[in-house]
Amino acid sequence: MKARAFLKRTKKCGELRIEDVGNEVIINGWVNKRRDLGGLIFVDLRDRFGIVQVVFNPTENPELFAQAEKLRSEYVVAIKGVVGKRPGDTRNSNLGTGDIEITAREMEILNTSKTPPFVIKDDIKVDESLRLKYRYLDLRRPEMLRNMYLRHKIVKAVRDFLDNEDFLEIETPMLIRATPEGARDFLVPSRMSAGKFYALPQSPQLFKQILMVSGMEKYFQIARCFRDEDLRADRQPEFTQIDIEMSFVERDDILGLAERMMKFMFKTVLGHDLETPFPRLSWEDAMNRYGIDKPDTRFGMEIVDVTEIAAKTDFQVFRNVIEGGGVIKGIKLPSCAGYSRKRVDELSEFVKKYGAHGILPIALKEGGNFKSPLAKATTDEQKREIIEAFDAKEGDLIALLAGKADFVLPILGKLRLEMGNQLDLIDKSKFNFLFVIDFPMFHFNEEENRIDSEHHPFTSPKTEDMHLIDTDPLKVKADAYDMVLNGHEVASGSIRIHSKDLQKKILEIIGISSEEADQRFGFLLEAFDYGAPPHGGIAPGLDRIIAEICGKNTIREVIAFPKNTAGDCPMTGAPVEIEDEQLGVLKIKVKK
RNA sequence: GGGGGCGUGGUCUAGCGGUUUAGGACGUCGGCCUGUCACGCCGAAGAUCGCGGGUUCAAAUCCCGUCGCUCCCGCCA
Repeated sequence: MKARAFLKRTKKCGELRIEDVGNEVIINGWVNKRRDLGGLIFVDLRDRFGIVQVVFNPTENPELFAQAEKLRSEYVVAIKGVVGKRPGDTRNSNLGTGDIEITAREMEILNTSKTPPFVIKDDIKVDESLRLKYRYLDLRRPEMLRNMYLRHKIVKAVRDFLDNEDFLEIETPMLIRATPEGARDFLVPSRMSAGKFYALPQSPQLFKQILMVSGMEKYFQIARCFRDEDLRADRQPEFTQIDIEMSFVERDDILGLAERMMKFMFKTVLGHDLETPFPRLSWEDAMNRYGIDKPDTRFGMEIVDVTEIAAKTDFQVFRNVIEGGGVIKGIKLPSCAGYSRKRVDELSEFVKKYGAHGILPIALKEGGNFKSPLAKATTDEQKREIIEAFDAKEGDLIALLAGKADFVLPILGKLRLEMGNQLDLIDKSKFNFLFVIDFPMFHFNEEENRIDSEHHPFTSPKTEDMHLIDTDPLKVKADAYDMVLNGHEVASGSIRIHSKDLQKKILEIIGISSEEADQRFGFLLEAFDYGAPPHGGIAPGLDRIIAEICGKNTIREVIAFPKNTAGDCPMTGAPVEIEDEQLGVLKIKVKK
């Protein structure tokens, strides 16, 4: 019997410093790199806390040296040795432990390793699917360790902050009732009630509202949410929300809380001071200025309306559009007047993807030359007015689009983002937060020919718009808001309805009859009968915020085991087909 | 549901009708090397060019299909 299982570490690799010189230590870790000089072997040993250099010298211990020759990358070893100051000028300033090294006295190989399919280090160029298949190796990379570390710190900051603000963390069920509206549900068959299904929550929305009726007053949850929709770089079938709900509050109470939370998070995790309050922008202004409800304000290039000027010109296309109730709007592309015909055509191709006919370019050439298909149809005065409207100067290119405002604006918004990226106008070091407020309550669903909720059916209309609900519902603004960071929607919330009558009326407007409402949301409506307090909440998307803090383009980089864009897990192979026997218990038959 | 891009040793890639016995870098293996840390030097192994079909005297290269990955549109109350 060995006296001990293995040489257990007394120190972590990354924490050793010059102060430890002279001490005998035991370290455990993975072989990051072996450098065999023939008569001397260096091994970089890596654990979660960093890397330290170990030296094997044959004159001191030939047997141990022979053992070190067998080491390979990713072997797991325990090394006992003496910490020493590195000799002469062999200090390595790239390493936190670069002042010292460990002279090995004893070694135990705890496990061997196959050669990994990719090198365990930062800045590797490897196909992502391979990284996901071998995620356990990928996570060993310092960069991924750091992402997981920051994720932990962020979640801890959230818990500390909300605890300090008197919030209660409460878990809500994962197996819940399916809701046909909104995103598609992931379904879970019930064995005990064969033929019936649970759904996984798209969000804990109704439960957190019920918790307000329950008198919890301040609730939060680090909540996993599930949506069975097609994926994107920043969309996973399961993701995490910081789900928050409060009673006896108005919109600004919640925005203020969200602001303080982000400020605390950025300060504790990054040491970064966020400027508060975050700018508030109405949905209407956001659309008019940026063509999108989640503007990236790290660069300008705002949308300019020249409808009035265009109406005065002899340009027939413009006049027709304006007479038909349309608008002429555009953006200024700084220093792009030199674009070739081909480059300008590419801009048109870009907007054609979204259904526009193409852009109308105005290039401001040297000497005040107004180069555009518009030139002949406009007076010098009109040209001057257009240039003034865009605050343009020689060398700029203006891209105009004509059509209905709600058609033109989103396309210009996309063009703005595309060109902001192409022209490298975005300062990547910035964290630009803002709130978009006063969203429309409803929008008209052309396909289904009915009115839909813009946010969700439990959102309260703004009090000043209550009177429009019966007469002109599409004009009603909701007490809903989004928090936007660098052009990403990172939180969404609203003040909720807490009156049964109003709730039923809103459901009716979106086509859910009183009977249907009772059947599907009866528990909520009934709860409203028992003293529901005014309440509201917000749900920041944890993954996106972390990705932004870590400077990553995809949330996959900050999730330990993400799915690929097909919704598969490359490591485990999920989802898989299920044996008939297992399906039989559930009384389920799969159609072939 | 639709569109774009990519698929070449373990990894990243070059080649894009014949000069290819498919080139390079990293990694791997072996040899030499006592101060390396992107160690160095010498040598070696390692690829049905995703898969199937077609065009052609000739296909990694062109065409069609298919699979995989990825990005976008729709979708995501």
